[in-house]
Amino acid sequence: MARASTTSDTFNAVAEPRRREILSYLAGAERPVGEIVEALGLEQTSVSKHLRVLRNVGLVRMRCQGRQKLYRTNAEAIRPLHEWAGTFERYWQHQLHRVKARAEAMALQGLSDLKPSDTKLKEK
Amino acid sequence: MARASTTSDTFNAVAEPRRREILSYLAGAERPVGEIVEALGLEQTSVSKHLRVLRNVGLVRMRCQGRQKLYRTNAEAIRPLHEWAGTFERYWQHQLHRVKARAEAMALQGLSDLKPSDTKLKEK
DNA sequence: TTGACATATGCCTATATCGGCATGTAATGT
DNA sequence: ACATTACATGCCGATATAGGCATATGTCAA
Repeated sequence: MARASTTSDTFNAVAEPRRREILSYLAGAERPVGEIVEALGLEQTSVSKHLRVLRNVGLVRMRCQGRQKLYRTNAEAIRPLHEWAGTFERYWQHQLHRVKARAEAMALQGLSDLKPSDTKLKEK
Repeated sequence: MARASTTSDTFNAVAEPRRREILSYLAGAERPVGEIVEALGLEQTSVSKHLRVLRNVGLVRMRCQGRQKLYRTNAEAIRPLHEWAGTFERYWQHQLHRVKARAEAMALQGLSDLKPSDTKLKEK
C-alpha cells in the first residue's frame, strides 16, 4: 500500500510546500485563482488541484463572485496542527533547560574537567 | 512526478499517523525499538523504517546501548512546525472576533432580519 | 448565440511511498 | 564458535500522488 489517503487529512495537506505557500498567500485576504497563479508562478491547473485538496480538508473556503472564485485560508483549520505541535512544547523547553543548566554548571567549574572525549558536543 | 521527497522534510515526516504516534510515545522518555513495537502494536520492520525517516529529519535521536538502540523524540525539531502553524494564529483570532462580533450584532438587532436565504448557514 | 474569460476536471506518466517478507548485521550469551 | 537476541535493510507489489496536457464547465459581454 501507499501512503494513507492524503486528501482527507490536514497533516498531509500541509505537507506539500506549494499548498503551504497558497495557505500563506490566502491567509490575509480573499483572492481569485488567477492572482494565486500569478503571484506564486504556478500552473493554473496545478493551483486548482491544490485548492481542491485544501478545500476538502477545510483549510480554505471558497466563494463565487461572477466568473471568479474567491478563496481564503480558513485559519481555524490550522489550529489542530498548532496544538498537536504544542503538546511537545514542554519537552523542548525541558531540553533547553537541560542545556542551559549544563552550560552553567560547566561555567561554575571553570570548565576544568571539560574534555572532548567526555562530552557529547557532537550533538548534531 | 510524485510528491517531492518526503524523507527529507519535517512536514512530510509528521504527515504519517504512525510516525506521529511514535513521536508522542518517545516524547517523554528514551525507549528501545522493541518497546515501541509492543506498545504501538506495529511490525518491527515498519517501526524501524519509520524511525529511519524520523531520524533523517532530526525528529528523533538514537543512542546505542548494547544490542539495543534507544530512541527519543527530539522535541526541538517540532518547533518549526509549531511556529509555522503559529503564523496563522492572528488570523484565526481575527476570525473568532468577527464571528463573535457578528453574533453580538445579531443579538442586538434581536435577529430581526435573519433570514435563511440571507445567511451562509449552510457553511458545511 | 457566439465568443472570451475564469476555473475545474479527466487522463496519463513518473515517482515515491507503505507494508510485507526475507535476509543481513551487530552484540550478547553459552 | 554457535545460537540467540535486537534491529536494519533490500526487494516487491499496490496505491496515491503531482504535474502536464487537453478539455469541460460556467459566467459575462457583444
